[in-house]
Amino acid sequence: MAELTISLPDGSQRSLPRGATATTLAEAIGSRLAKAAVAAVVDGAEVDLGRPLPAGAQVAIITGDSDEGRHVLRHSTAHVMAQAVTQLFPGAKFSIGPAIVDGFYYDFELADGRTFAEADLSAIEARMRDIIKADQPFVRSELSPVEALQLFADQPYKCDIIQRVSAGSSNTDDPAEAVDEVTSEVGDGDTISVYRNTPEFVDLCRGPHVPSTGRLGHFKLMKVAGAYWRGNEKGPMLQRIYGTAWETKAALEEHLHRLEEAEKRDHRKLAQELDLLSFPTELGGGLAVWHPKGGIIRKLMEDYSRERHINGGYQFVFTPHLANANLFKTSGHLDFYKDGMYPPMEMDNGTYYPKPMNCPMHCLIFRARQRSYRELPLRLFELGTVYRYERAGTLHGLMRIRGFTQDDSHIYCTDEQLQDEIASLLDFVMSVLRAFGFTDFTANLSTKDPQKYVGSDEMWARATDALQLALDKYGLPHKIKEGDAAFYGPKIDIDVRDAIGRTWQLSTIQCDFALPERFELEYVGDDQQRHRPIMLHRALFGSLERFFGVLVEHYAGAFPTWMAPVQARLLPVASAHQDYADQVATRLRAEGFRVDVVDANEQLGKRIRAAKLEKIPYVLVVGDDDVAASTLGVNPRGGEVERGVSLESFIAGLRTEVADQLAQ
RNA sequence: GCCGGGUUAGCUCAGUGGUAGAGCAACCGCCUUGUAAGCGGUAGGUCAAGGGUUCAACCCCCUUACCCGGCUCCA
Repeated sequence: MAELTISLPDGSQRSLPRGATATTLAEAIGSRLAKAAVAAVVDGAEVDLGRPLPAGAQVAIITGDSDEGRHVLRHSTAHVMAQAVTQLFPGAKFSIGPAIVDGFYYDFELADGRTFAEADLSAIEARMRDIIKADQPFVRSELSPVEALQLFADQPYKCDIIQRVSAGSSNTDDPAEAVDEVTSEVGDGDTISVYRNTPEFVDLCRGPHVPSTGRLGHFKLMKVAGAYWRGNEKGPMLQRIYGTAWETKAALEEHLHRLEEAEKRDHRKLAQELDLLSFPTELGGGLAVWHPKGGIIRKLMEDYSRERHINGGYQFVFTPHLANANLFKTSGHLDFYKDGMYPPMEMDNGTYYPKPMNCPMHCLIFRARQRSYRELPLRLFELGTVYRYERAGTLHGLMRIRGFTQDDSHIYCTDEQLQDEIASLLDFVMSVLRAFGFTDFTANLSTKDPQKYVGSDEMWARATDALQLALDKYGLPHKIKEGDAAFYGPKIDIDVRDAIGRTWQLSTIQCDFALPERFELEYVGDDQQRHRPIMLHRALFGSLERFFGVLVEHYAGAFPTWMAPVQARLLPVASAHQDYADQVATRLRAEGFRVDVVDANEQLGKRIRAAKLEKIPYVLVVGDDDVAASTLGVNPRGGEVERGVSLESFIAGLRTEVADQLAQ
């Protein structure tokens, strides 16, 4: 019998009957593999398991428990959802349904402008399970664009995709990512691939897909949302359904569990529960008030930040919340950033705006008198509160807010100093972030957008090199984002990974060639000539509010002892121990610790429970034994109860713990 | 800004076209307690705001504000 030989990823070779498919191969290797297989990679291209293998091919089987495999499962599940929706909602038009991180979505337009309600999801899910039970095959075929247009004649969005793809990416005027979006949907070139499940349901798709719907099943529909067709705000609004899909029931459940855990950490929920801050309706959207418990944490953050900045050679400045429109004309904000600014206030003979950024005011400070090269680098630091108009639908707790405080600095330096300044700045930024419990960092370096920039190519090259070199020197893993810089200069953005693996963009270091120009900033060099400084914008926390929100989620509200609003709570077992508890509290306060006492009006168990729910690091129970021996019963957060701890040793331990947390 | 869903006591939530209820919290008693919820009582709501329909609206309709999930945006 004729045979063909293929190579496997481990370098071994196998002979298979002519006409063999990846399924044949997987079965030949083992039944477990055959069961887990969802697609294959043949000579570098992902294909269906059922496609015949060419002789001499390099073949790898994709299983459901890999990223690629889950991608296939999700994409296939999206097709099943589309079929279910077209069955349940006659006349539904379907557009795009890709796999995304942790799941998939599909966008629809329902007949007569109908919209999905959350309640529709269970019906759609039930229908999807029927389709999966029916074990429909995914049958691939390839059509010419003309045939495809006929096939999808009643699906305008599909026709749009076919036309865009067949027109090719070379003559489209759309941004590159839009082309990627459609090609991921159908493939590229002159043929259009489609996958048919039933005589009635066929969808455009590049594939690959699982062999049949029976391979799917561990999924859940999560939510409905509006989404613009092709992401265009002016285009039609489609109905999107998000779902998640996994290779096993256990993997699905684990994912749902992770979502629950993330929900428990939600800073808006914890801020409420722990009485940290609130967003009163009366105050307006995107504006927060800090309660005492949140306030003390913020003060500790600010104190720490100020101390580090003093040590880092920064000078403290303060600027007002409002400025005359002329300032923002000079800075260019009214040209480039007006949409992000609060509306103007007219008074006397001028127009005033709340400031969206601190930089223009810092430039005024630089310009207040003649500067010498001897003063550079001049590092101006301010915890500056800014106001930005964020569209109503974009507000999100502390993460996206309209009034916030930046730990903002503008550094004015010479060309020659730029390199060293950026390198030491990066050290500084990382050191401060580490003190807040972050250990895992990545960065993005954004480079010049050739269409939109100010300053000379040489300046850009030098600054970009300086940023690059600093990242390399620090050993910080980073990606280059070509063309992603603001018009005024290249930048580094630093992302941190939190306790449950999510990344947050926090710090930023940006070079600016534009503002020194606009404000005509100058210093006198040692050559007695006037020179223009380079300006760096940088923020570590970014916004104190947002950083605080990230911390709440990172620590799940259980702040490390150094920043806990109450570090220790004293609980006298009975009223007879109240005086002793007060004495201990006084002593601890004298040592600089934040301590409170809850009297014995409630039972001990109840008071302990309350303290635990407040996530207080140490619950100190004192009773007869402790009064007699000057000891404490120490119940630490997340630890074992220890009775009879001497007050002095507790103080020493607490002191060490706090010092260690801050020694980064 | 757009799509969808919301807004009832401090919090978490029930509820019906005939002007409202629970648990927790608060407050007051009793209990004086050794490591995550003792018992009893009291008070607390213009049912987000405004308008409309109705004999009657917390409930139905409209507008506004705010919140939630997305989209878009975040030089």
